[in-house]
Amino acid sequence: MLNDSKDFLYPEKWLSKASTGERVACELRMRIISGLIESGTTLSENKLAAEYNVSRSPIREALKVLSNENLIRLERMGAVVVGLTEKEIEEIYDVRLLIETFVFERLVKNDTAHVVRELTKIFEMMQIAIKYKDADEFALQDVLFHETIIRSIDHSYITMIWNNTKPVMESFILLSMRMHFNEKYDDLSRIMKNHELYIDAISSKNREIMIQSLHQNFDDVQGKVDDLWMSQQMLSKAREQEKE
Amino acid sequence: MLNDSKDFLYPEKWLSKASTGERVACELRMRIISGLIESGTTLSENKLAAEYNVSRSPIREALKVLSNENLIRLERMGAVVVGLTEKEIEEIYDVRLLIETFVFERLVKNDTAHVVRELTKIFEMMQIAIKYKDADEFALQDVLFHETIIRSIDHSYITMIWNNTKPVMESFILLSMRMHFNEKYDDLSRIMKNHELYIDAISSKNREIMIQSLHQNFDDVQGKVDDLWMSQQMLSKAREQEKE
DNA sequence: ACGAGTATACTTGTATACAAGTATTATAGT
DNA sequence: ACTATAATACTTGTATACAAGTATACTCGT
Repeated sequence: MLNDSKDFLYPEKWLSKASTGERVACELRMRIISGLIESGTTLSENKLAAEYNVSRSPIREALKVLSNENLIRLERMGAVVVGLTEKEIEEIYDVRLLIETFVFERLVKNDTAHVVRELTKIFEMMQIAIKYKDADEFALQDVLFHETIIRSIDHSYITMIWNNTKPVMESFILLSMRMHFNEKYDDLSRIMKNHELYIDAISSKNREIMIQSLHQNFDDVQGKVDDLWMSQQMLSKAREQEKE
Repeated sequence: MLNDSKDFLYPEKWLSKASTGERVACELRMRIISGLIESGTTLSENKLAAEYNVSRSPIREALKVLSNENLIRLERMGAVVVGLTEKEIEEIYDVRLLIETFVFERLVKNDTAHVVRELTKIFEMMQIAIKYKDADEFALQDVLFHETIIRSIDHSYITMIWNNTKPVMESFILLSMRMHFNEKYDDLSRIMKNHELYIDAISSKNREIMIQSLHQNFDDVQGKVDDLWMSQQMLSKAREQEKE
């Protein structure tokens, strides 16, 4: 069983009806992005299967998924971990900027009332998540917020891009939220302000505001990148000390 | 063996070192895009495995791939074929427009001499392909042309998007080239002119020309869409008559 | 001591087996 | 004739088995 080991990074309640393969993918993704599995490591299907007490079938499935997300590179012998460097995180946000800009241009051609209503709901959920200091829930709603915007235009290939970037983004946001959800309140309020701005832009169909919010979101990320970077550094130092 | 049946749509020489799963994916993709497998059809792993004389493992792999490409929808029971409607083809070109615009902005910040050289080589290959009326080779080089542009900026997530859209685009171009490679010479010369324009834009770093070439490329596609559409209609009519 | 070649222990890709669940069909009862 | 229920045939997800190929390590010869 996959649940033998206790310390999983990915919230189990989000995996209610996920297959073993998806579970493994989610967990491995978190371990790679958090730096718990270092870049350059070679993963073997057999070893992973033994580690997670499952057969190779779901492991293979998971590795295919992670390879699609650019987190590992499937080679002739073994899957080598690529991981997320600062560059890659910037790049994934490039993509989000790109598609959200595109989506906005589509969105303003139609009635946005329905989307705005949905986004407002999610916004309020995020407020509750802050109130109860639930970092995971906050991250989930944050991602859902952007997903809602993107899916609203019903564009199959934009959706495809989102589907491929979402898991990495989700894990990344999840980790950085957990890291300092309780400390940096000013960060959170900035994020909330920014989401308000998104809603404003879509509701008023104001291109200027949209650009502003997209840009600010990017700045927010910069901070998160630094945090993750630091945490990875800390982890690897801790490992080194362990070895001594 | 996969090669028992003789009439494959996908060029076998492009599959030299592909696994069985990839082969099946390529073939199924062609059959779906060409309309040979109609939208709405439900595919079963067992039936496909029997049809292609392989086990379920590579079939599963292929279905996962096609599902990532939005060509099928994996449901609880069976994989239902989504196929390519006119809308989807437009959407995939939306994405190409989006990422090629992005790539161009990155590209002009650096030295483009190397890319231009590569593109020119491919351009000449395309000319040879026309000379010898090799539609498949032409399609291959056409796709490679755009791939070369996109990969030149070394952006992992833009590359990821390309990797996910490429197969569908390749199949689509392949089919439309085969359809009227020998008839519509004016079409081909227009395509070649357009590719020249691409090279000009990148070499001169001229945004105006780039926009022009991207736009024209889009117009070219419009024709192809109509052709594919007609061919699918013809196919389905032929099938109906067969039934009578 | 060192290099060539072989044996071994790994790797992936594919095939098969099994289990749990779902749709369909047939049958029995009214 | 029609409905409800049960049997059956088919579905996927996971586990296991096997084959072909590759890297490592070891042994043997010089």
